[in-house]
Amino acid sequence: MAQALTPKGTATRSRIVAGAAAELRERGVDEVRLEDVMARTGTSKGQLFHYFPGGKEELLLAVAQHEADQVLVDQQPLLGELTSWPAWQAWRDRLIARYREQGQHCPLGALLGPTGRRTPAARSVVTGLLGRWENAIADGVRHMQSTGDIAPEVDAGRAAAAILAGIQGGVLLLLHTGRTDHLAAALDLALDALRGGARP
Amino acid sequence: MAQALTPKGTATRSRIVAGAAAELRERGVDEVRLEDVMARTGTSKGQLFHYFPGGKEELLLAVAQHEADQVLVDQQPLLGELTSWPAWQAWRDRLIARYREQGQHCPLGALLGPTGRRTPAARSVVTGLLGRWENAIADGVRHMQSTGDIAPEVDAGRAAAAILAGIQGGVLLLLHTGRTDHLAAALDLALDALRGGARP
DNA sequence: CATTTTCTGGACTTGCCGGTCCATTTTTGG
DNA sequence: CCAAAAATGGACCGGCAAGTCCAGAAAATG
Repeated sequence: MAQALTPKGTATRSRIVAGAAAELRERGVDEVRLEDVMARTGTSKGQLFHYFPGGKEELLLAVAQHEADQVLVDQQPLLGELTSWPAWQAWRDRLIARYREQGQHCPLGALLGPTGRRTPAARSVVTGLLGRWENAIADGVRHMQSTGDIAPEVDAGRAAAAILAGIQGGVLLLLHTGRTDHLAAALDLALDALRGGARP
Repeated sequence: MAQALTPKGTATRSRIVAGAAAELRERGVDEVRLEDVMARTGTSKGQLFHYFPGGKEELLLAVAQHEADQVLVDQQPLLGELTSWPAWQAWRDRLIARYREQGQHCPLGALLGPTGRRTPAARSVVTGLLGRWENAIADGVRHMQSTGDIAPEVDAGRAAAAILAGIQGGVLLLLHTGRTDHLAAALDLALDALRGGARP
């Protein structure tokens, strides 16, 4: 896996990943040909298969891994500091802005959607991302409970699960309608519910 | 579009659609070859292109249309009678059961996911389904407002949008994790929020 | 500076699968 | 019962894109 890689080599490799990611974001998974990646990154087939012996599958997986990390990075540091209602609000706004900016194609489409590769590796990338995401939200809920802003009888895990579902569905609908209405409504409803639950 | 179709013809045509739908549910969009459909339905290429001159695209669209209708039919009559809290609960249970039963592949994957055909026809199938779905939920909310079970200041449209997002996200997560936790949590959170809002 | 490894380019192969074509059989309708 | 239309079967074609191969350039190594 970690072959001897000269600086030039690593540069090319990451150029390929970045280019493939961009291509993927613009055109969607099944519209992207290896040839497109080559054209955009100025590389040859030899190079592609040199750095990704597993071919398209391996390249797609590398891109997905890269983009999955990015999803959470884009939410930081807000996602890690859900310690007050304004902080939650700021995170909410950031999420919506982030997905509005992102085009019509989910870069994780390669894995997330029905088309998603069902290989164990692909699954673990997705479940890993979702798990970390959900945990971060649950941590935020628990912190709010520790400060008394959210009622202690709330199940943090379930709340996080519900919020994550709302986000995923909101993004899915955004991808289809081009509007952020659903994402916003889902987040607002969830946050209102948590807020309201604080005062019995 | 509506060619002369003998009884035998219509039978074959619908056999093809049904078979393709089943194949799609079991194996997912990009794993299904025309050949698979032929094998399952006992038909030949000639027949496929006889009934679907537009080829795979047209067949997929027909299947999607068929399945989209089914999504709402499966929720009836419950979805049309959201007139009391027990009715909402029954609908919630039905939804979860329905999606638990359905395998790992969304029959609408052909359209819903990132892989989704971006043709106008495909978009209209999806947006049509989502729109009708959202409207039905909103109607339910409004009815509950008319009986005083939900506070009048609730925006029925936004509530419906949030609920639909939760459902979609829940199903997406179900497809990935095999668990209905997220779907259940999202629905429960939303319904609790609506219930709670009734008593200021 | 020699030689060994890595990197690069691109021509070529391969297999798959959607789509075409037409000959044959079955059904329709007068 | 006989045209005409519809339905069926399956051989064949063609293109596309993934993947292979190898020869040559550029770096590392000592």
